[in-house]
Amino acid sequence: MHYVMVSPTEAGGTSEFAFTYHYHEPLAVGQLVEVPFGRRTSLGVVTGASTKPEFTTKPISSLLDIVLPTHIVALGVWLHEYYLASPAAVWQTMLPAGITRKRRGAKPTADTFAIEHHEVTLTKEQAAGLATIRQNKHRTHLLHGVTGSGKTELYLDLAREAIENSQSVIILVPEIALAPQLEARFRAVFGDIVVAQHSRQTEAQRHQAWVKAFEAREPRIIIGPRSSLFLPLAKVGLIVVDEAHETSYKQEQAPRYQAATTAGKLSQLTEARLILGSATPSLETRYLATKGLIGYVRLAQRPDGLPMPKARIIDLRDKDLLSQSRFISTPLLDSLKVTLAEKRQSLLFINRRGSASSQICADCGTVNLCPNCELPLTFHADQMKLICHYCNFQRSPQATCESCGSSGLRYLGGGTKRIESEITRLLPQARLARLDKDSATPAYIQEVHKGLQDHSIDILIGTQMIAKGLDLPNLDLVGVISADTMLHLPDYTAAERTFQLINQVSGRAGRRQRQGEVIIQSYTPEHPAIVAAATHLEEPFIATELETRRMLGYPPFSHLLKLSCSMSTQSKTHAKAEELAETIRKITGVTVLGPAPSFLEQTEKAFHWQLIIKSPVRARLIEIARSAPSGWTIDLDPGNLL
DNA sequence: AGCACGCCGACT
DNA sequence: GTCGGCGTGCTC
Repeated sequence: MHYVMVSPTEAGGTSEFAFTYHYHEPLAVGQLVEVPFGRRTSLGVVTGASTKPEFTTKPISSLLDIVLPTHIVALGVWLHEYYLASPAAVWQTMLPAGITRKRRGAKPTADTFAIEHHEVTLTKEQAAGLATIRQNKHRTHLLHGVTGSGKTELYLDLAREAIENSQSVIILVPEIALAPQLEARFRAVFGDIVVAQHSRQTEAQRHQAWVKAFEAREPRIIIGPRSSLFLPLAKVGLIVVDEAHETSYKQEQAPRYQAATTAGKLSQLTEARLILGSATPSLETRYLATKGLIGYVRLAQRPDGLPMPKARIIDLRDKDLLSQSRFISTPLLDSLKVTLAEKRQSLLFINRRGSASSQICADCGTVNLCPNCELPLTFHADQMKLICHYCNFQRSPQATCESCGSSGLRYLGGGTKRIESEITRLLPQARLARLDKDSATPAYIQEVHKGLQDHSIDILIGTQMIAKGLDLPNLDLVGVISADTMLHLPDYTAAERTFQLINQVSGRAGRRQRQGEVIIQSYTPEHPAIVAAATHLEEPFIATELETRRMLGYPPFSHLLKLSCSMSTQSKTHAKAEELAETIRKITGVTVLGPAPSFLEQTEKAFHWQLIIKSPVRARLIEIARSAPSGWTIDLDPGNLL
């Protein structure tokens, strides 16, 4: 009799990943099987051989016609150990739903691939970067390239090399918006071996893509979201994580994995080269490069020889500059006028939804809060309503302050809608478009893109979603309405994110023929994050930011664990959190922050509390997470502390 | 994830 | 006395 470890795909516990079963013949790692589990049967993955245990084992019921690549099995085991995810969470993410269903007619397609060697001349800098990567001193490289520096050229070259070695390529992209452009570039060179994935695919499409990857006899180039890492490709030669600093690479549901980190593990398992591409790498990644743990390639110039856009910071505390509008300073307005007169395009970036932020009392400073979430309500002028962006509570704005009775209520800050009406008033001849979460349907995004391309739009007003990926030849001017909004979030990454965001949105200005102009409005114009983004002198900011992290014991100098729980009443939740915090505080070598109500303390019928645990030793955090009572949500390397 | 086990409140 | 609430813990 042969004993094997099998990980049941329906096992929900985090303590055991695989259980011992027996079978009449030896089984390969990755073999899919059916096993009895509890009082039902479950699909299972053979993770390794075992010996006869103390307890009596159950037999494997049957074998399926699928053997997963061993690196996929190893990656599953790793996800369980590194993020403390249950087998159910791991396999639901790694395997397509309905894998047991009969596979219909997905014959191995004989994709012919004739790689077209149409010569792309690389710049000196690009060629040098490529040479560094090809020296293979490191398996992983940080490709630190300013927006428009041509990181894609390097991806294409490295992909060609992998394909010629019959190895597949995985390219991760953070958002659907970026994928089509990249896909087009790759398809032009590699044709049908390029496979695009996206998170909006149906179960059936995902299943089909999975089967295609499994049965592919030729190497593929996969362009897709973080889950593309788990496609069962036979050989992987190159993994690219584009815009590797993007926060969307962290999955918010179990398994709560970070895609760049997971890509690192996959590259180790497959010996694939890993490229982390970014214009604004995270401090963690920069730190690894500085320490020489990963390679570093810098692309500081744009291939077209264009200088970086010229940036100006406008001090909003100077009231003279706000004489024509409360939100648009005179210098910004002047630049908008010039750009418009030259028949060029502008982009106005607002880091907020709605028409205004909070309704604030000018006399006592009281802000209107949501009665459920205790977070500021956002004013929507078109509906004349105050809306909570977290629980969707709505009510009409009041005439007098609830706290002091004053009638001096004001709206603070301007959202996209407010800015839109300001611009309409100030520049009535300009053709406007507004793009934010409230207005963005795929069809509308398409329409706006078209309008920008054929220049039927002069000024685009938008939130985060316009900060990335837009490549517009006629865009000269970028205005950041308020650079501070993100700076005051209660999170240790606030400054870094502000820097990244301003950098990214600035990068939209002046591609192709002209040098762009960026105008950054701020109430704290001397803040290092804002100065660094404006001057392109990032080293001093990075250095001081790293020093702060070192002193406060935040990543990259420690690891973080976020434990959260939700219960029906405020007091119950608080008590439970306090009890666990007390227990953990007794453990040496770790720091406990909190417990505190979550940023979104109450949603629907539950109260959320959380505690943050810091430790330089990640294994210590795993121990703590393992010993947490049931009911607690475990998030290792949380993307934020909100 | 399901699904049992087990220990307290509302009922016959 | 019993029925059932869901908090807790196990599944080889």
